[in-house]
Amino acid sequence: MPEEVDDAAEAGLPLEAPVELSLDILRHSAAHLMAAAVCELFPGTQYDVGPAIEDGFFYNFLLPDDRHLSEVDLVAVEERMRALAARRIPYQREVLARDRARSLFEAMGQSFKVAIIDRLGEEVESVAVYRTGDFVDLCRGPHVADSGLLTTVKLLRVAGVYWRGDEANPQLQRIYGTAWLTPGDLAAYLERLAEAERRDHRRLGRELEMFHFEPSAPGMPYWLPNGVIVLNELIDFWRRDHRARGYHEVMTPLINEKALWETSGHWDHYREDMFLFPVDEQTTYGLKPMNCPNAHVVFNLRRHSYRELPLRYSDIDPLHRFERSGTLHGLLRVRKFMQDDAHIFVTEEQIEGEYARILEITRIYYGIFNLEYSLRLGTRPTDFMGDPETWDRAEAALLRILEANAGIPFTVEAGEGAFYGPKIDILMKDAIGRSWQTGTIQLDFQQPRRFGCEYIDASGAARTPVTIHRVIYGSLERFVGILLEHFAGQLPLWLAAVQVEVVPVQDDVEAVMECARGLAGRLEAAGLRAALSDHPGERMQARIRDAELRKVPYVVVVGKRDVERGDDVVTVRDTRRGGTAQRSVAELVAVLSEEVASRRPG
RNA sequence: GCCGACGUAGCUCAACGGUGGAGCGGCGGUUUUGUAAACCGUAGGUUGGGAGUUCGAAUCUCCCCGCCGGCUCCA
Repeated sequence: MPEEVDDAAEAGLPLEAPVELSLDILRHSAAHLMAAAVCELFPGTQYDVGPAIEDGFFYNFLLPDDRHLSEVDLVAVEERMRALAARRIPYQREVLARDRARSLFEAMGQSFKVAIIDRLGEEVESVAVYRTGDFVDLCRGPHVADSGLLTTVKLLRVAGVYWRGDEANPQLQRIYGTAWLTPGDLAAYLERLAEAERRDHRRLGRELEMFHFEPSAPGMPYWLPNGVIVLNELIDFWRRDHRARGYHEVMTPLINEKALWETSGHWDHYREDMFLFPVDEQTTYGLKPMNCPNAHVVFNLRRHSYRELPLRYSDIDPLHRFERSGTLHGLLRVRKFMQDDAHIFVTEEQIEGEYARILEITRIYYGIFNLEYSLRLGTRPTDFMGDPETWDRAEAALLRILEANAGIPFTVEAGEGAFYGPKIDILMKDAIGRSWQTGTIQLDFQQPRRFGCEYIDASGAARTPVTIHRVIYGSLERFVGILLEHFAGQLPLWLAAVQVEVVPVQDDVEAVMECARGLAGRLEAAGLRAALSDHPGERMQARIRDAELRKVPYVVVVGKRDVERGDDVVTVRDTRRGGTAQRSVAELVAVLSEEVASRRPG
């Protein structure tokens, strides 16, 4: 998300009466104190902006001699902050005429502050500054009374950030920190981070042997048998369901000659993100980063009547995008992925109805996993294709649809649309609260025109359809990553690689092993993914622990006693909820099969 | 791509200028056990790759690759 710098908040006025202490105020004051500490440690530092954010705060600095901060510097800064806190320095507010404030900061060599003042609207005549000892900051406030309150503060990390969030600008040094009202709150927050680390899909993917990354293929996952089961279940469900919804699946080439990408507009607008390779002097191929161009090729294979619309082509071909190396992130940001993709050709009048149908699919699919999501309307980017009037019309249509889609929260992000049209994105959060786009429903007036797509309307005239590009899961890779973190690895039964494992108590007793093998076979025959514990010589306890660690949802233990009883009743351990239950095998099959069929999260 | 950290056995980590270790996992054996780790033994590493400094480099320097946290970019 582009960094939002709120100049008004950084400078602006409204003078409030003393306010109740809030975490935001505490954190914002901690940011000031941190800046004061940095300025003391590195005289000549220029400070930019330093807001409170979710769970903490940051401040951006330009250090003298273009010095860069490393994590060891945080120790010194934190120590200096503690010393400043101990001195109980008051936060003093002053309101200055705009010109006076400008010359104050200019005299101090604080050019970022001067720039902020210069960006303020002309109507702003005075601004507020806060003094904390020798440190002066342009700031609306409010703040804590004095620095004595700022004791439960921890600095977390440093980062290089582009000034005003623009890559063309020089980089500043940012320090992130967190601040809480009590030491207990701080400890709880750090524990929350530790829990998130345990839910990290990259760790779970390795532990559960679902996927692997190799240095020779950065960002391109190797899907291992356990991971393929999850992918295939998701795809099978999607495929059946979408057939029933009138979608027609196609498969198209993974590479096409440059000419196709020129027609689609990708050559001009997306080339930097594509894997391109020459095959001889005249010919360059591109590995597809999106399915849309070939979907338009398929549409054009024959003439279409308006009666066929909406015409829905789906496909899950692998896509490759040459993402910049620093942006890769486990399964959540990859270079090779598949999508539950579809391209729907509609008339302009059909747009709203089709969007409603797609949003309904979204509700159902995310509901299956109890996933919470929000929607985002992305509007015309700077690098757009087509004419602004068409864009305005399309954006207005999508806004109407979002407003009619009661209950689901949405935001509007200017400039976040695709180069060929505006879009509605589905947003999800990972274990540590980072936001990721999963599904997207995009409107496209450009590619059908560029590919010369046509249908014959009721009056016999040829007209250009509109294309809706849509994915619900989005990238299957990303979706699996999100699912793993959401369920902390304990996937719903229908997705579990092994759904039920049979553990023998005495593995040297042939009758017991016979019973265990037979049971596993019966469960398999009933359509469940069953496995026989395969640790020769291990004790039952060790086998159970192994199954627990592999997050097998159900474990059935059988031993001499069961064999001797001979009543076909076994003890079933439910590893997700804990506890065991006695069940007949028939009952076990029925209960598990029902849970699989229901796709319940568990 | 940019800023900062990191890269030692399959995994988690130790050794931090003087001959590379542990636990788990693997393998072999002993044990046959009733709901989250039995015991003994054993194999396994050109310390991410390359160059340099040094009598000597996992350790110091540089380059490359990967990876982690941010920034930017985007499913």
